[in-house]
Amino acid sequence: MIRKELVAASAEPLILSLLSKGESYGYAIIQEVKARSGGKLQWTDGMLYPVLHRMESRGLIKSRWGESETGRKRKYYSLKKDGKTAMARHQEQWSLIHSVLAGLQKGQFV
Amino acid sequence: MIRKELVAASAEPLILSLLSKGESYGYAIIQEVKARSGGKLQWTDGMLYPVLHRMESRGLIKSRWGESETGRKRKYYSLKKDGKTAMARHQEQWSLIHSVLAGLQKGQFV
DNA sequence: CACGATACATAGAGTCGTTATGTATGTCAA
DNA sequence: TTGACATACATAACGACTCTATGTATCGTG
Repeated sequence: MIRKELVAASAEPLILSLLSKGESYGYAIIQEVKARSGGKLQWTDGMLYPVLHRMESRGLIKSRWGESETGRKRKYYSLKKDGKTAMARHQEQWSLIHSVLAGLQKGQFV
Repeated sequence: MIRKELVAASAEPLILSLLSKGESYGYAIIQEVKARSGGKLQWTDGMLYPVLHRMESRGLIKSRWGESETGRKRKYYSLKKDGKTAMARHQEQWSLIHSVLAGLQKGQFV
């Protein structure tokens, strides 16, 4: 089980990166994150949907209602311009923390 | 300014890694994190002290009151056994998220 | 002697994941 | 046909956590 704080910190960067490869919808995002993490990241829908709603209200992503081949309704999300900017910022910040942590483990400064 | 969620997720791993190099105290931890991040990570004491208290109550670290050369009181923290275990777990989880993110970003340019 | 740096502590407000619950449809086997 | 399971979205209550503000106290320096 991944720590709650780490889930919170990684959710938005992961969603943005996923959507940068093309539009997707909630359920599929959960499946893809699980697959890409070897089953270790198991997001719940109760966690994901509020995140998507917040990101949409902040203008990072936009949504449209669509249908699957079988006629089931889906809400497809895609990146907006601000979302791409946010994604770049996230990557910078992750790199920073990661290098500080790596430096500590090796006894080096950034 | 680093995102709040990322601060929350990185605080405990950073503190554990710092203390694994030797005991330290609140104020010095803030300074060292700032130095090691090139000034980009600026923790506040209002954020750090509760984190230290929680980590101590969970048995990850222990504290002792000491004095500086000038006689000022300091609360020195050091790693306990559980803290070393927790540090290893944090490193695993960070590596996982980092590799998933890296995989997504790499695929984005293919 | 005033000011900034050092040093620790806590309360209130706001945010976020977790867990639980609700609604609804499609697939497949007994 | 019926039951179980996967698909698909949504929200509320709860607890945990950071941020901001505030308080206390000491030390060095001009």
